[in-house]
Amino acid sequence: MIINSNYKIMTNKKLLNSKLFQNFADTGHRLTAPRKAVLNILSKDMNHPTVEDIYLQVHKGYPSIGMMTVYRTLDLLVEWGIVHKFDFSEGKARYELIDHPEGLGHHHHLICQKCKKIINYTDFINEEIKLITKLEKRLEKNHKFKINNHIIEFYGVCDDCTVTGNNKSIN
Amino acid sequence: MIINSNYKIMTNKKLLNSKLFQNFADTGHRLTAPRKAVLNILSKDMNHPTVEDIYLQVHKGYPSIGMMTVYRTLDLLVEWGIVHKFDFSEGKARYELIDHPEGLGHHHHLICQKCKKIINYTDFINEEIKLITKLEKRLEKNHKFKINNHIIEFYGVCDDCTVTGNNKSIN
DNA sequence: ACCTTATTGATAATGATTATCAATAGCAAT
DNA sequence: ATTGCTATTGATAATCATTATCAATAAGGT
Repeated sequence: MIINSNYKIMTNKKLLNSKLFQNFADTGHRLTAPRKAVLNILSKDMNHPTVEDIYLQVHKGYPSIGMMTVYRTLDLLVEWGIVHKFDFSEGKARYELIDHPEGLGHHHHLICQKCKKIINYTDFINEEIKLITKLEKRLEKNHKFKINNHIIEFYGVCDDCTVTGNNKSIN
Repeated sequence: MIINSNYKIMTNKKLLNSKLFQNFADTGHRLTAPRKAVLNILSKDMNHPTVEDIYLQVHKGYPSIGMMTVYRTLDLLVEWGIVHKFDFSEGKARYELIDHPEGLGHHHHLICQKCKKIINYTDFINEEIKLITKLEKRLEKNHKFKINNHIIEFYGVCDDCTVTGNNKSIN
């Protein structure tokens, strides 16, 4: 077992000091190096990384980390409502910080059914938020359901696939 | 190999005669018994069945069907835009007719993050459709993206899990 | 009834995720 | 700082949904 003594977490101050992250410690959970490292990567990679993507990036600075720890850390972050787990029918999950401290902000996705490309969009986001907020209140009341998060996704065919007549998954 | 000679598809006329289904034959594809059977089950089961759910139901009337055929048929139906493939992070996919001929009609989902229960809702659907239609037009233009379908999902905690303080997946 | 070729289904292979369990390391108390 | 308790980690094996393969079968036009 090799521990890289040069290992240094490039802390993202904003994130690590955030209210959300501070709640980490409050419930008997421990602020371990692997957890900081995973959260740190998530705060930088807005490309809906998979578990493997995250593992590989964390591994650069922290070679002893195991895949299992990444899985478990992500599960925790999802459970705590810090991270959303997406499933775009690729056979593996993707992850994204819900309230990104300095990134895209609130956004949704267009998903190409042919090449599986995922396009972030923020068009029209204000009108949308107005409606969704109203809808959330109503749903919470009608269904006695505490809403934490929502997603809106449009499925279709992107320009590339229309132009090239792409008929297969680009993978 | 046993063929049940009493096998009889309980055809859902409305569905099998629908425009969508008629397009089946137009592209060189064949209208086989397994395909009719799968579509027939989908037209009855609005409970977001998994591949196994569908397989088991089809199997009752058509014992020689293989799981593979169900997978392949569903892929086709998804490709043709008749069926939507959902992934609620359970490790397996769920399927649903997009334009149900006699059922719920257009609806969306509340997903309990604790017990994984899926609640269909139609509240507020008119206001929603108005916004979504406007949004779709704009997105199609801005991103040169042909939209076929959309989903809106709210994640949170259902009443049962709030009341009982359920802390585990009910499974 | 025949022929062409799409479709089927049994089986094996893949690959993401989960289970297991001894070793390790936070962190609270001393 | 050191100790002790226990949450966490990570190597390995196990699980399970989905995909690949390929010979056998059947749809639909002729």
